[in-house]
Amino acid sequence: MTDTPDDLITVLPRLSQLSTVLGRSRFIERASANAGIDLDRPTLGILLSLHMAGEPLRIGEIAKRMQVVGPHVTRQVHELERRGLARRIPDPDDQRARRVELTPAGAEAVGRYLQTVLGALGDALSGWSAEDRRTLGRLLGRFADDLTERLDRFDE
Amino acid sequence: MTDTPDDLITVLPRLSQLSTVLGRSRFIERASANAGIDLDRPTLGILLSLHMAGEPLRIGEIAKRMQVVGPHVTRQVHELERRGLARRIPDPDDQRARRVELTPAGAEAVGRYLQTVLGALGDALSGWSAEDRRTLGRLLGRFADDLTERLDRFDE
DNA sequence: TATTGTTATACTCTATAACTATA
DNA sequence: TATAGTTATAGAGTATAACAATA
Repeated sequence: MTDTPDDLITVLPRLSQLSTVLGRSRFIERASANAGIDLDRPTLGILLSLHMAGEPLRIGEIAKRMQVVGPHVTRQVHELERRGLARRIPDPDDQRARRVELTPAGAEAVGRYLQTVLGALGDALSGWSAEDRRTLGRLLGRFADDLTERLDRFDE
Repeated sequence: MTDTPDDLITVLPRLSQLSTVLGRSRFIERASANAGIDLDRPTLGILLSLHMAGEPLRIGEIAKRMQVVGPHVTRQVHELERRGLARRIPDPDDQRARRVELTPAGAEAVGRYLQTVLGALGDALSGWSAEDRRTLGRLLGRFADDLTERLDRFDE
């Protein structure tokens, strides 16, 4: 543990503010409705994971990427299957496992959803200079990594 | 809605990563145990609100600052009273209202807790230059404000 | 014997609704 | 009639435990 300069204590309320606004606003659900689907945050998270991966993922892999636990993913995937947005296919390499892939409808929906989310994010940053945007991206990425690593060690 | 430059899509996973690590890690609870208390996140949030305010706050004011709803605060304050960390006092200006204040034990506990949290945050940023730290603080604050405002408007 | 996924259950956090007391 | 707070209840999100099938 090092010394605690004054600038740190100003970051703390900001982090809590960000965490609140991201975790509790109805923005995600609203954007989902805009995309013509009507899903909650966790199922959208799975859709995004599959979209960003660009290939079918195993249940355990999705859970790892979302930093949640297996059974949680199982239930959400059932919901996505019920809606025709994803499907489970056999894993050719391992008969125990299944791979989850987007259906065409799911791929289309996640595209529309992303457009809305990125649009709102772009609006939030519309008053920013290009340089400040780049700097934010760089520092935010580094910060997220450093904080994740530090808190993981804290958790042992 | 404006265009969506490429740098935005790199920010998105970072935000989700930050949100996850802040919201789900056991760090808060661990830091609380370090401080000799053993509280969950919402009650610690109330303790922090009272500490930062530096004066007794009404239930409704705490709820507004934490961006939660009244009944939630009521229950957490009961828990804090039960543990002797806070107490409710009459509001001299309004017989309907109560003000919540830290007890000496509560003030001491929140001090120890803050020390642990800021220590970990300082460790996470220990490899950073002073300038990058200042810049992070500045951009993070602006970002939190802009995003909060944009999402509030999105929610109507 | 270890691992993948599933089913069933429980816990944490927050919200909504109905109510009491005071303004 | 409106406001501050409380009580009771419900919901979303995630975790743990016990189990099945395959490696």
